[in-house]
Amino acid sequence: MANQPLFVAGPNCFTCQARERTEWCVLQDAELRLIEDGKKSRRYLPGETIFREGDTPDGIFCIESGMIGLRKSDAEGNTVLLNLLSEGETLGYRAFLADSEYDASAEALEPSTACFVDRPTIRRLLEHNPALGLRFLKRVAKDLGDADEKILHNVSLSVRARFAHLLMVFVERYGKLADNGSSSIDLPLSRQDMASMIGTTPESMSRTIKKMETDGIARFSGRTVQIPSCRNLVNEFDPEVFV
Amino acid sequence: MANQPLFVAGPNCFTCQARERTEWCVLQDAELRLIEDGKKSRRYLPGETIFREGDTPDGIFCIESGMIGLRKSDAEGNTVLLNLLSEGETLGYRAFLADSEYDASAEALEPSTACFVDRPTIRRLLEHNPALGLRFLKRVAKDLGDADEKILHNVSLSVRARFAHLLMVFVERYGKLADNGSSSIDLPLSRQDMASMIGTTPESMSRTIKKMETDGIARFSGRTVQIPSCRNLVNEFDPEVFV
DNA sequence: CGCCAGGTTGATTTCGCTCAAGCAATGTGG
DNA sequence: CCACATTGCTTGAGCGAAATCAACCTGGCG
Repeated sequence: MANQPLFVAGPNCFTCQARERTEWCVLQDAELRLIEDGKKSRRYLPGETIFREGDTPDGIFCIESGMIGLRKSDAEGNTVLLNLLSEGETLGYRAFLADSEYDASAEALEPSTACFVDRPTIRRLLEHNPALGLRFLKRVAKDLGDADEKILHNVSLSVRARFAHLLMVFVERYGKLADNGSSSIDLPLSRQDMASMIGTTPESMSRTIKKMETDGIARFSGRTVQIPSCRNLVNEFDPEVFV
Repeated sequence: MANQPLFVAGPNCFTCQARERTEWCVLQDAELRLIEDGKKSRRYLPGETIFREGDTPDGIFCIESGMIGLRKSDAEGNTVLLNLLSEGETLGYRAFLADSEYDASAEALEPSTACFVDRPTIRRLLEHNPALGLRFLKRVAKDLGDADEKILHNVSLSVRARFAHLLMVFVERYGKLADNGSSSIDLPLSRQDMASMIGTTPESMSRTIKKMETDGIARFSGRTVQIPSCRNLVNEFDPEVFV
């Protein structure tokens, strides 16, 4: 404790590996310096909220580490987890750029660190480098595509199929391929949160998991999942595959 | 037939009333001229498709008249109507701007006319007038917000509540307020298509309509609907209202 | 006239929600 | 160290909203 440095040489914009895969990859060194100088970094504990539905944004957030969930809820207390964001990803840009209020809340799902970049800085960056705006445009467009797909899935697929699809997304994002061709994942979410991502209840989630185990689609143990055959998994929601 | 002029003095970009309410309102006369000269106008019959899911966009469309529906479908033939677009609105910008394929099909729901503006023209406009890009950004952001709301609604509201919400949207968009405080609408869609907008079957749609009639929420006759009390209608999906 | 698409209605089934209880792991205060 | 609350997960029983299946009606249109 005593010999720990005051400031860890933690992620900064210049060394950030994830930056290459995000909107910020178009920035020049001088522009990065602008962010680096202006940003305010903060730690969040699991469950803590970064911003709340209805708030007015006055900047955007960039995740240094951890994982943030975007959650939307209605008057009755029903909630959906709309999106997961991790290291390097930008948070809260939608409402900020649209000049509107947040229409979802952001909450830390793990211990996380996020930087806040204020309005003037963003504005200057956007003016200075139009490519950045275009990047954001692409990002929102992609998110919109994902949302549309989710709408279709919710009305046309069963809970089980939707969960299979979610698992497949996790495999692609966090999965490790084993030597024997099977995949394994460390789930980034609790069962409750997974339930809330596919729009169902914890109870149904639990039953679905059990049934998929007995069917040999996946083996669950805590947050670790073994997928013997991705092909079978895909088949659960995309049965057009034959052979 | 014989004495019909070859070209009707139909809507053009300069006289278009709807333009003021769309992305294009930021354009100068010189820029409008660019579109006006480059656009290709075409008529579509009901049911005709403007573009199909999976196609690669090479421009965007602007609706002169009529109504276009954005429809997404999966392998099994399940479909959802995601969005309705009418006069002055832009179509196909999402995939175009994201530089990806269309992920939904567009089809005429009424006899419609739409202009096609090709990639080079759009590109020139975006470069010339950065405000246009920002407008599109706002538009996509709004659409994304709507999509997120729809996701929440689909999981937390009943078919009846979702339909009530859809009706309310129609009231705001196409409704006429009568002298006695009641509203009336001419539905822009068939029952099937309304069912497909709220993610249900025609059968359930039919039953829901019937039940709402007997409950005095609305009176249906063909495509005309009378809403005695919007308050009651809103109450169907947003029960937080008391008094 | 017969056909057909769009719509309604009825009977039946099913999926997933609700309610309720139990269980394991973790934490807390005495 | 134990009694206990708490939290996340699982399991069971029952119910209900909505899908499915199947007729049937209606109005337009060739």
